[in-house]
Amino acid sequence: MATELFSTYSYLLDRTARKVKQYAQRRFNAENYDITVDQWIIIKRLNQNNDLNQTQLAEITGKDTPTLTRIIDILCKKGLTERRIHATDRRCFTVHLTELGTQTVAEWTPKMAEIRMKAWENLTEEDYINLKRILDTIYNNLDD
Amino acid sequence: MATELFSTYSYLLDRTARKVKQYAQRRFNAENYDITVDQWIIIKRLNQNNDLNQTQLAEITGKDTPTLTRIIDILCKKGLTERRIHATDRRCFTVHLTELGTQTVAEWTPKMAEIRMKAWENLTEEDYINLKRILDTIYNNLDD
DNA sequence: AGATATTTGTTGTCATACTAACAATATGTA
DNA sequence: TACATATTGTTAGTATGACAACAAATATCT
Repeated sequence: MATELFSTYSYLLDRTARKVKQYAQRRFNAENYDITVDQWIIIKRLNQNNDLNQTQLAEITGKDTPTLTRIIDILCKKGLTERRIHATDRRCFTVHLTELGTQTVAEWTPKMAEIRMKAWENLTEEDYINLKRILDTIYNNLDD
Repeated sequence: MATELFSTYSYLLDRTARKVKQYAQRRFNAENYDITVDQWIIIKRLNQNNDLNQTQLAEITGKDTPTLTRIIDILCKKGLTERRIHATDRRCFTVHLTELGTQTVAEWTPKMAEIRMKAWENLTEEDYINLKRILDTIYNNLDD
């Protein structure tokens, strides 16, 4: 396969990932909702798994632990999450949604689903399956 | 199409884009080559179009202008590029590779091609065509 | 039990993404 | 010509990503 034919995939990946994030961010901003997309990803995940420590939460959301520490700091300041001391391991915190955090996830989940649907216009389920397969393959090719 | 089926594409996009960048960065680091992937993108493009102003260069590489200003600042400090005053428009600079910049692009172009090939293992030309179509569709769906 | 290694979370540093605001310059128009 | 508007590049502020180094706590191993 010719090198130049696919020499641009990394550019396409990068700009598309940024566009998706940017679009969702603008929806948040448009409703004066003071949260970032990456913060959203965390609270959305906490709504499903409300008893993870920071390392687990970082792993499952694809963040590294310093990044997660800072996002959790911000979310706690905003009153959306809280750190709780782990029962048996004093190194850990488990992270939990507050009442406000739970409300926020409930309010924004349908809006985010709508945003995702918009991105997917003119594409099929087969496209999704192919996209997932291709991206997973690239990821695994480069994984240590 | 079920919402939950493709609710993860933005996560896949994001983590794959980061993995690709990270992999290339580690190759640079492993050879003690003091440059970032984003800086590479700029000098690679300058090697093809050596007479663009910053706005054009930002557009063509998918950067915004503040980001480009800083990357060019760094590249100039490293002696890889230089700003030249525009002949007729005193607001502009045109950006040019130095001799060192040209050498660097020549040296690293085959290595970067090899890195890209590695990412593409187990994938076909048809996969590339589909990936490009899907990513372009998403991009356009969300474009202003 | 005690030395050593690992895990967990934090902090610091640099680079990039995005937004807003700004100065200098160019352009369009009355 | 004079004024309003647009363009170009820069600076500042905030958030995130990647990496390195660190302290505290825990696990492992002899």
